[in-house]
Amino acid sequence: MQTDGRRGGRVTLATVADALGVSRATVSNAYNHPERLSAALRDRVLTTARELGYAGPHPLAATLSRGRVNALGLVYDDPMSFAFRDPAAVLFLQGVSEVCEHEDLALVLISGGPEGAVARVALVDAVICYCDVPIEGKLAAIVDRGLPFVVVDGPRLPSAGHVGIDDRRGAATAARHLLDLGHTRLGVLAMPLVDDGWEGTVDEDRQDRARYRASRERLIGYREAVEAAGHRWSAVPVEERVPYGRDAGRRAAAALLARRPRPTALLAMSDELALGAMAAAADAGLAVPGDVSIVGFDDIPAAADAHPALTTVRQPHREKGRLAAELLLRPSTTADEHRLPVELVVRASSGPPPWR
Amino acid sequence: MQTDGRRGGRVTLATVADALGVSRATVSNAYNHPERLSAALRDRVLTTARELGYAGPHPLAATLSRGRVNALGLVYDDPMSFAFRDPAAVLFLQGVSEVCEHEDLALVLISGGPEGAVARVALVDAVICYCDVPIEGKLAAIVDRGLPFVVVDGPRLPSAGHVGIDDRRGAATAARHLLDLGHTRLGVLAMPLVDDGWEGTVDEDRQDRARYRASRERLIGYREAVEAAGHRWSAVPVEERVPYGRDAGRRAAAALLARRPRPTALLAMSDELALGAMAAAADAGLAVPGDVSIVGFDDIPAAADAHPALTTVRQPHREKGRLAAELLLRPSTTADEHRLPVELVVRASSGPPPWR
DNA sequence: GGCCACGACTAAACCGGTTCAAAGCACGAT
DNA sequence: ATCGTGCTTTGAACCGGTTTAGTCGTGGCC
Repeated sequence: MQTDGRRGGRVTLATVADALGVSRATVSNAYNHPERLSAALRDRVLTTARELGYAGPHPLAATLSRGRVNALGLVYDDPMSFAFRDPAAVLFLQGVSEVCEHEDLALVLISGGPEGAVARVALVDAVICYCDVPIEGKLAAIVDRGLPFVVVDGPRLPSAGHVGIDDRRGAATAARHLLDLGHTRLGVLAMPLVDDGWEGTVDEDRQDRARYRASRERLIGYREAVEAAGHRWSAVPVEERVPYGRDAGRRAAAALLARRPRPTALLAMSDELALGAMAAAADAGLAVPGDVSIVGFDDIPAAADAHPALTTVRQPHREKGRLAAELLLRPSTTADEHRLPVELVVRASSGPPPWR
Repeated sequence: MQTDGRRGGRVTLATVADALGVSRATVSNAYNHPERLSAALRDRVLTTARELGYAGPHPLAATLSRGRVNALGLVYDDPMSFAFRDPAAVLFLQGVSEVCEHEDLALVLISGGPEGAVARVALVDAVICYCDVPIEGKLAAIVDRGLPFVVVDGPRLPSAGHVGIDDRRGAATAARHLLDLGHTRLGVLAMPLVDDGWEGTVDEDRQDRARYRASRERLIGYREAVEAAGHRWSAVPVEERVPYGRDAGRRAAAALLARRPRPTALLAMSDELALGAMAAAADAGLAVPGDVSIVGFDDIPAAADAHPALTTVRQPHREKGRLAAELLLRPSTTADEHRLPVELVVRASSGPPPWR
C-alpha cells in the first residue's frame, strides 16, 4: 500500500503510518482509540511519531471529519472591542466563559459587521448572539447553515433560543421608586432607540420608531409607571445618547439638568449613563440625591462603588451568559425562551425631592 | 464525470456542481474568485445554489484547504473566566480585539489547563499567551505544531515574541515616590510569587523562590528603591495574596496595618490589591493619605474613580494587547522583544507621612 | 477436529472544499 | 489558412485526518 506519507515535507499522520508500515487508521486509532490497539503497537506508533516530529492529529482535519469543533461562537453587534468597554458585557462574557471552560470549549469572539460574522461562523458548533438589533439579516448565514443559536437581549427569533430579562418591569420598578419618593419632574437618559447613531432629545415619533428591543421596553416601562402615577408622559424629557464611554451620560444629563423647571430625578437606561449623570450633577454643583436623584440600570460593579452608591435595577448578567451557553449544550431546549429576574437595588443616589 | 453530489442528503458544493453539470472548481470559483467566471455562469451558479439551499462553501473545509483559519488564539493561565474579573486583563483583551476586528480575525479564547489548551490550539493561526508562569510545559503543543506565538508579561521564550513592561523600574518608581515623600515604614501587598496558592507573610526564602516574573521583578524594584534610600529591605513586610476579588487586598492590608509600628505607606502590586487596601484602611478608621498612603500598579479605570483617587503606576494594557496581536500579523518580527513604557501617576492616595 | 468468537489491523470511503496546470475555444493578427 | 492570445472551464491532486465494514489469524470450546 502506498499512502504518500511525505507530501511536501510536512509530517502528517500518513508519514508516521508509512514509516511503520501500518495503515493510517492504526495511527489515528493510536491517538483517538488507544484501546483498539495492542499496547505494543501503540507504543511503537507514539514513539515513531515523536521521533518524526509529528505533533499529533491536526485538529482542523479532525474537526472536518468529525463535524464538531468544540467551540462556541459569540456574535456581538458592535465591534467586538466595544464589548470590553461595557462592564455589563464583560460580566456576561464571564458567565459564558465559565461554561466554556467547564465544558472544555473554546470561546470564539466574532466581530459584528454584516459579512464578517457570516464568513467565519462555521468554525464553531453553536452561536450566542449578544445583540439587540434587528439582526435577522446579519444572522442569515447562521440560520442557513443550520447552526444552533441563542439570542440574548435581542428580538425573539423563530428557530432560536432566547435569554433576556423583563426590561419593561425593571424600568417600571425604577420609575415607580422615584415616583413613590415624591418626584414629579423626571428626566430619562436613553440608550439608542434606533441604530442610526443619532443623539438628542427624543420626540414621540422617534419613541414609536424605537427598534432596539431593550431600549424600547425600558422606555415603555418608564412610561407605564409615570402614567400609572397620574403624570403626563409627554412632560418627561428623554435624551438619547450613544452610550460608549461615560461621557455620553454626562452630556445627556447636562442637557436635562439645564431645563427649567429642572428635573429632580433622572432615570438612566444603564449604569454607565447614570454614572455619567452623577458627574454632570457634580459639574452643575448639584447634590445627589439632595438636589437630584439618579437611578441606573444593570447594577455593574462600579455602581456599588460610586459616591454616592448608585440605586439601580439589577439584572443577572453573568447568569445570562451562563444560561445562554448552557442552552446550546442541550439542543432540545434550544428554542426555549428564558426570562431572568430583575430587582431594584436601592442605594444612596435616590431620595426624596428637595422640597419634601 | 461523476462527483457524487448528493451524499447522504447534505447539500454540498458538489450537489450544486452536479445540478448544473459544471465542475466543482467552477462552483468554488463562483464564491471565491468571481472574476474567473463569466457573469452569466456565476449567476446561474449562485441562483441554483440558493434554490438548492446551499449556504456557501463550508468554512471548515475551506480552512483545511487553505491552511489558514483567520483566527487568533488567546491562552490564559488561569481559567479564562478569571480574565474577565481582572480589569487589567479586560483592557488587554480590548486591545487584542481591536486588532482582530480591524484585520477581520476571530478571537479564540482558550481556557488554560494543561491539556485543554493543547487539544484545541490549532483552530487558530497564531497564539497570544497572556500568562506569567513557567508555562513551557503548557505551551508544548503550540511549539510542536509550529504555531507562531507571543508571550505577554511572562517569561522570554526562544522561538516566541515577547511583549512586556519594565516591571522593575515601575515598581522602583512607585517606591521612590513614597520614600521621597518621607515615608520610612513601608508595607507591600504582593501578587502570588509562586503558583502554589499560598497566602501569608513572605519571608526572604520565598522571595528568592519567586517564579512569577512580574511579581518577582516588581518586588526587586521595590527593594532596590528601598535600599537605595538607605533603608533595610528586611524591615519591609510583604503580604502575598491570590488576587482575585478585591477582598484579597483588604485582607493583606489589614494584616499590614495591624503591625506596630504601623506602616505609613502601602505598595500594592496591582490596583485591585490597592483598592482593597483602601477598604482596609477605612475599616481600621485610617485616613488615606493622612494616616496611610497607598500606591497601586496598573492604572485601571477604577483607580481614577476611587476616593481618594489612587496613585499608581500606569502601564499601557490596551497597547500591550494591540502590539501582541500585531506582532503575530507580521511574522518577521515575531521573535522580537518589546518593552512598553510605564509611568507613575500621582493622584490623591499618596502624601507625606503623618508626622511630617 | 471443527466451529465460532474475538482481538488486531486494514482498505476504502468520506469530510467539503481549494487550487493549479492544462484543455478548449473564440477571435484577431499575420 | 495558421498561429498566437486570452478568457473560461475542467480534471485531478490535495488539505489531513476519521470511520465503517470488513479481513485475517488465533485460541477456546464442544
